[in-house]
Amino acid sequence: MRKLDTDLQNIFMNVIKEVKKSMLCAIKEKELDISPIHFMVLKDIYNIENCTALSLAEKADKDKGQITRLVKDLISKDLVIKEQNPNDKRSQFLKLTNAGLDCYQQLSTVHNHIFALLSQDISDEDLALFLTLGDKMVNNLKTKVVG
Amino acid sequence: MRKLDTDLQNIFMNVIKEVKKSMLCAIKEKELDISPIHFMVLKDIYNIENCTALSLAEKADKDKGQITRLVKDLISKDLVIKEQNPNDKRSQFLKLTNAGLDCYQQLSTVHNHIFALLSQDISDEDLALFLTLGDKMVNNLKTKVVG
DNA sequence: TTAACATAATTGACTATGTCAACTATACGT
DNA sequence: ACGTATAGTTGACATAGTCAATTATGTTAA
Repeated sequence: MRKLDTDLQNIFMNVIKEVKKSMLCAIKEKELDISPIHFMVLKDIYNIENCTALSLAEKADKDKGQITRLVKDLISKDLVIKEQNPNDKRSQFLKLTNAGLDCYQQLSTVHNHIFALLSQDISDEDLALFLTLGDKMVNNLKTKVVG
Repeated sequence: MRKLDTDLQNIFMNVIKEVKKSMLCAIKEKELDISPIHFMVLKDIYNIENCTALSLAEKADKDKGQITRLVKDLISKDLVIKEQNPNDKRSQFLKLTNAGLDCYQQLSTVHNHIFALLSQDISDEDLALFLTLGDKMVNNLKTKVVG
């Protein structure tokens, strides 16, 4: 008899840990001077249209201050630039530079490989069910009554 | 069409984040002066027979130094005590004190509730498949050829 | 139109977690 | 007895997340 809380938590934690480890390894191999979370930020900037610090914070569910600092790092490495938002002087649009795009794409390839590896020998059907159940779990937790 | 790497990663990260948040909240409510990872250590000490720092590090897949410090915290809060290992002067057995056991049990209840909540409305069959697939994913990553 | 409130971003101070390498003491194999 | 392995500790640091206060700008409504 498996112990639900322990077994599930182990699965989630182990996957995250292995993915992070693999990404770190790829980053080092490619001599890209960033951390895994910087990659996630690059990815969100790439995917979000007219991305601002705020949309980044919402998408990644992170603290605004943390985003400010992560973006600052990326700007100092010339991977990201800020452009004035013409409609609101308080905010700026974040864009990838060419170097940032290149960095993102290199790591995105690796990231995709990791998840292809992770899901090898799992049928499309099972994988779809897994995603559905996973979404349900996230939802169950997020809509809980108490903290 | 869903994007495998993004969607899966979001599920794993969101579950971990929500669980951690809920545990932190419970810890504060109960005025237990520890962090979520201390709870995990208490749990492992509770479950591992003749638990030592090393078995803790292996079970939790953590750095030995980190274990030393976490255990030191728990000892300073009188939740854990060390006992000489009669067979090896280099190592000590770790045991929960009564306060440690009480703390562990309180939080274990909460932890179980969180995972019961997470899995509500999911059939035993689906849950079993989820665990099987999850184990497979972890295994796929851990047995990969390159780092 | 301006006072009150809301929002975007930044900053400081902090906690929590993870990593690496050097070191001490003890154990083990030959 | 010697060299090597192991258990645990420590220092220094890297990475990630949290909270509160602040600045600048925007919005609303009396």
